[in-house]
Amino acid sequence: MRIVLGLHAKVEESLRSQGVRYTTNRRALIEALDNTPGPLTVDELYRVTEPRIPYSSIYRDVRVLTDTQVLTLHHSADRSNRFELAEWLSGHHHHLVCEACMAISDISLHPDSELRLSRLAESAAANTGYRVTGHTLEIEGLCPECDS
Amino acid sequence: MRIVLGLHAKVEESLRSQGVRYTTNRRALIEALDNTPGPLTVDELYRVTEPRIPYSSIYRDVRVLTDTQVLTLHHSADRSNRFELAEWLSGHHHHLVCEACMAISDISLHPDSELRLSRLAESAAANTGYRVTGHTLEIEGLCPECDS
DNA sequence: TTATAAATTGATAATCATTATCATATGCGC
DNA sequence: GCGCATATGATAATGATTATCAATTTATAA
Repeated sequence: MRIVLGLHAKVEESLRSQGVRYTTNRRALIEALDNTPGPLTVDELYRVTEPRIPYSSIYRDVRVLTDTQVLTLHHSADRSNRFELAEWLSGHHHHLVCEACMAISDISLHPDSELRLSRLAESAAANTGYRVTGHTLEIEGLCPECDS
Repeated sequence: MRIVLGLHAKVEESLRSQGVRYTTNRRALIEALDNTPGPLTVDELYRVTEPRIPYSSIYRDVRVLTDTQVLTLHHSADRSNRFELAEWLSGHHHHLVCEACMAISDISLHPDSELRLSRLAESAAANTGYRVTGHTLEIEGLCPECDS
């Protein structure tokens, strides 16, 4: 079971070192993202936090937390942006997306697979002049509920 | 060199079979997407087509072409949607994204790599209950111009 | 060849997601 | 305790997209 106190302490220290406060609202947003598998939209963050955080505060806070590299923006299949904990907090992972209900969940690869994926990405870009810094794999399919 | 007439003939037949016309505007949009490596936003489509196609027509046409599976919506790192030819027209491929200038280009893997990626995606999802239908790999890095 | 119906078009209004602004509140450091 | 910087919540503004509508175009049937 995740040591949640460790997570908040890490976030607070990171923010403090960048002159940014770890306020009550921000802590609640981090908590919500930690408690949910998969990235969340601003509207989902609004609906899962109690007491309610105003939209203007959520939009500003996710921007602040993204700029400070606590969160990562995940570009989603709909018009909304989605946010998730940065990988230094939640670990490297990929996404599993249901094509029917659009549910998104995190998925981690076995370390051997992850290594093979990294090498595959490097070799794929070898002739392009790009210096590879990372990769994102999105696996599409039908979740158990939609695969009837 | 791509036999472009073949492309338009394929698109026209596919649309006709779905009761949709292959109009001059739509042909121009397909042409623009075929001539550009990487997916395009509506604004980019507006700027590369001559004569100009009004925004309302572009928005409606990319919607029609996406619904008819001629185009695919690519969720992008900015707020704009991006569109590209569906894989049955342009082949299975992945994307290379520059983290500095946000340029996106198509990239194909060696068939061996593609097979290994498919198997990796299948095995990664093996314990999730998902029925895997596809995958998308996005490789991030710095393009030659930005990697100075 | 003509008429009709359906699809398409372009301009513009409306909507939605996000950002900007502003007055006020809060909290930290001295 | 004070001052200053940061944060806040409400609301206005912006940008991307969708909806609406009158007019046009095109395909089909007679």
